[in-house]
Amino acid sequence: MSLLTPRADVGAPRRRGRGRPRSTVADEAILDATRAVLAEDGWAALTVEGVAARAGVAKTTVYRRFASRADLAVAAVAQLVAAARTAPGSGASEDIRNAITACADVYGRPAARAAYLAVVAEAGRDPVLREAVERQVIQPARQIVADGLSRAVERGEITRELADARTDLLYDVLAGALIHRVLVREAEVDDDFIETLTRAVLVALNVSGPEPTRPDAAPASPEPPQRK
Amino acid sequence: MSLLTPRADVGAPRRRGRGRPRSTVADEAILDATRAVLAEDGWAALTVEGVAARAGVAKTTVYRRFASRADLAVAAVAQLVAAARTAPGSGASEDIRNAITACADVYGRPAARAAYLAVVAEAGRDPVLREAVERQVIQPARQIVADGLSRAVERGEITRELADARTDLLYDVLAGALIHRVLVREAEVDDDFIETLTRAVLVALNVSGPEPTRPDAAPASPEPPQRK
DNA sequence: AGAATTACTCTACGCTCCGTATCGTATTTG
DNA sequence: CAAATACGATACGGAGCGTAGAGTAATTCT
Repeated sequence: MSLLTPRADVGAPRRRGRGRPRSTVADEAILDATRAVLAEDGWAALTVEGVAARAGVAKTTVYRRFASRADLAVAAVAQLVAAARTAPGSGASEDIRNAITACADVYGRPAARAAYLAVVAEAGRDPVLREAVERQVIQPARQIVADGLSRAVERGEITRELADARTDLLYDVLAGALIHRVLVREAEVDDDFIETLTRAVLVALNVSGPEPTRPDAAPASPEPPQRK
Repeated sequence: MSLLTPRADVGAPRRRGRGRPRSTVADEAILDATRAVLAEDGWAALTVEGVAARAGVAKTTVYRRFASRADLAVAAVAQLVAAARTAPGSGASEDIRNAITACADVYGRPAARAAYLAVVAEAGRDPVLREAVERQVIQPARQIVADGLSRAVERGEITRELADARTDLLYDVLAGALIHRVLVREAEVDDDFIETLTRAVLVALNVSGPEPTRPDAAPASPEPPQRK
């Protein structure tokens, strides 16, 4: 529905045209209001009218930017995801720990908690929304994993080949486990969880090589690099 | 919302009272219609009125059974989950593979695809719905993992202690990875994914014991049981 | 400076669906 | 047969959707 309405991404560089420019104040107010509503009353309470009222903005102003409340939520969540950058650690172990805590932090925020799953679910049927989620939420998160693996390659901890072959799986496991724990089961992300998951991932990365032909062809690292 | 309306679970044994009993035909028709709508048009199109019309039933008849469309979807999905039983395999490796394919099959069904995430998201704010999801969807799935680990204990592949300590984590990793791949990323569950995830889990289970004190205290299985 | 262009607020509209209530009818138990 | 309960049908007020129109404000091109 509403496929042909020409909305622009808020974050994207806006073409400087002729007439009155979009109000960046309204941009901020709308997304802030969206996050506030999501955090306070959840996804079910997120309405365009409510957001507009809370942002002190006309309903049409919201519709000029976002095609639906799902679109609205994507943008609000995407800002959170974009803000979640992880500092490179001293090794794969630390990198993974950092990535886990960073993601847990993002998913744990009230606005993200209320919106993430609902938005992803909504994207299942709307190709336009799907594309937005893919580009603004999924890809940035995947990139965090890919960057971590690249650093591991540079340190000689794993081969480039293995890193490329395992990026998607590692992303599924890390993000999936976190989402499942935080958003689906609503359980706590404690130190034990982080530590055990980190070690499991490290072990799996080193041992389960892509080819079962050669049983123990450790590619570049002749000894396990971690042992705190 | 609607906390005090006395609805019964459809699957639950219904108290045989005085008056006219609930029509089991209507029960089936409603859930079938729910799945059909979800599969064809997705979560956004799921309305109580639509389901009632499709099931050939009055709207009040639906509301007598379910408090909301989310409730409706939970019941529809719960039937799918309940139907997903895995046959015990010959070893941990096969058990894990079976569990993965079984879960992937459930999540991959159109009705579940459209409903699972949305329902879980909706449950985040509604305690009643949350309880239903916990009992009818989350716990049954966790039980599959727990059963698999119990069989591994009986076979002497791992210790009971380790199995208990790792049930939740394993559940988060397996279910999370699958949900993330199938529902969030909408990627394919191919043989490579299943095989690599299976091997990674096996390796992690055997090696990353709870205590890093003794580097190689393989509990009961002196050699890796898998090698296809 | 003036014209053109675009965004803003405000109001209003038809629409769909929600969740409840009411009414008369059907089915089962005591 | 009487009580109790479920059923189908219909109607209702309310909320929110998504669009449209009219008037005002801001910015750029000529």
